[in-house]
Amino acid sequence: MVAVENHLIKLLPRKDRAHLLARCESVELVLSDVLSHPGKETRYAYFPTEGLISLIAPIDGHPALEVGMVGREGMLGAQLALGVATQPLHALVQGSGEAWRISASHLRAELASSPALQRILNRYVAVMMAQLATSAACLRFHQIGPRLARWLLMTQDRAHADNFYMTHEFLAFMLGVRRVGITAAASVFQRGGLIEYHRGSLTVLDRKGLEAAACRCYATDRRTYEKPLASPATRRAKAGEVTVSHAAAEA
Amino acid sequence: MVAVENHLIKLLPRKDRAHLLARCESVELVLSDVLSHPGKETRYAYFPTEGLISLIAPIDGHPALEVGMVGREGMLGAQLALGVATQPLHALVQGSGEAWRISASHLRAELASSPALQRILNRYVAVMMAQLATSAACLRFHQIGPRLARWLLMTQDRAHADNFYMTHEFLAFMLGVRRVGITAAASVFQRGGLIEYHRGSLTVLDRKGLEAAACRCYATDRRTYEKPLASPATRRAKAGEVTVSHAAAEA
DNA sequence: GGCGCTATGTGCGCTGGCGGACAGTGCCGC
DNA sequence: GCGGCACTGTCCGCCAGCGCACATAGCGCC
Repeated sequence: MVAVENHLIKLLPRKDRAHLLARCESVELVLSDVLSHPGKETRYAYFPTEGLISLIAPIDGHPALEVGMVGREGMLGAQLALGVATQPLHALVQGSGEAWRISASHLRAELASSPALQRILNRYVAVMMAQLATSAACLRFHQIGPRLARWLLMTQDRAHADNFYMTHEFLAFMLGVRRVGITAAASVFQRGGLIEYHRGSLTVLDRKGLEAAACRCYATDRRTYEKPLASPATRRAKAGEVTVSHAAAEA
Repeated sequence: MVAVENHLIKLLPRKDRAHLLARCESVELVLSDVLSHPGKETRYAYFPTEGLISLIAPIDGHPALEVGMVGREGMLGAQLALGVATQPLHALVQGSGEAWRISASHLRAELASSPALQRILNRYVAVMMAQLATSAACLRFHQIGPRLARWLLMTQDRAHADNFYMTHEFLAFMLGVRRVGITAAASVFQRGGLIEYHRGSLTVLDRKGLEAAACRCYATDRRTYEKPLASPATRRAKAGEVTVSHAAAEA
């Protein structure tokens, strides 16, 4: 299944890419596997090609809270590019699928020999930071409905499917709210024909509608990803609109 | 005032440090100056030796929200080490003082010639990420009182003074709550003898008491900073307790 | 084909924080 | 020494989300 690719790897020059992939092994991300624990050493980095990984912050006195997502547009273990071996967060497989896995030591070797890889992963780290900052503010201020819509859209983007398995209980855990809060928000969306769900199976029916219901953080996130991680060709094409995110930030 | 140093710079080997400082100029951080805007190009990096800078996330529909702090233990503009020139956040001077300033191009040159600098700034970026994740969860779950206590402690750590200028209005802005919320929480602390304030002048009287009142995020943050940014000597001394943060994260 | 588990829906009282408004008070400038 | 402004304190109604508890309904398994 070479057609299904990881976006970071795709950005690499052909030679570096081949070299990196030769050190990777293909693994299956199994739903609800935990790939890292905060404080533990990072043994592998993962480049999902299909799966979906949630980054979850530990917090005392509460179950937990999702602060980031990793799909085929990113990777798990980017701190290795910073020379840091300790993982700060839980990484939970939330959508099953294939991923490229590489050991920390191999990745370090690749980084040393490929400036392009170094540059791309560094950029990705910067994107993650921007994302975390956005999430922090979103978590603080936005209500359950808009946050749920945003979350569904982000998941759909990464899962590349309209349908996924996920209970209200799980969604509540991810968003840091009560299950009942999700039930309420989700049933509004269902009544409005935006989504449809039934015993753990959730289908997005009206993406546009969801986008309208989501907080702007969704659009902000998209922009954050698109700019610095666009392929060189795409970047050139978009040279005219580099100030977009700035203009939005003024608001 | 060479005695007052920036911790990141202090970690550099003597030679690299001299080289870097030769490219820096000493500037005064002026209260309520804005050193960066989201989306704008980063022209300078700052290494505070005394001042205090707040990192503020823009968010639609709300004034803003502080998601990080930079004092002498860190720097503003660390994304330059990632090869990213765009600043994602507002940087607001919140405590006046001296800082070393270096232009983006000079910093890039230094990074290219000093692996030690590269390594230290990379570590710092990783610390900031952990910090952002902690903040996100803290913002979501913790109440005003504990968050205020944490904030005061963090400020005191960075300002290296027991007394600072700051109104309830400003605190409310930083914590993303109403002024009245701050007034309520602060007056509890004042009645308890933890702090004392009067028309913008705030004094910490009982650090231990504040630490007890703060959420654990404060302790978590301290640990996050101490480990990867300790000097080599300190790191060796603490080799026995490398799993501390992990144990705490299990809770 | 009935039992039990899991997923979803609903009701209730509570509370932390919100929005807005206003009162007291010290400090500074004229 | 008086007026105005900035900082702090207090009050009120309101609401989103919380914690808890219970009702209903598929689905799978024996």
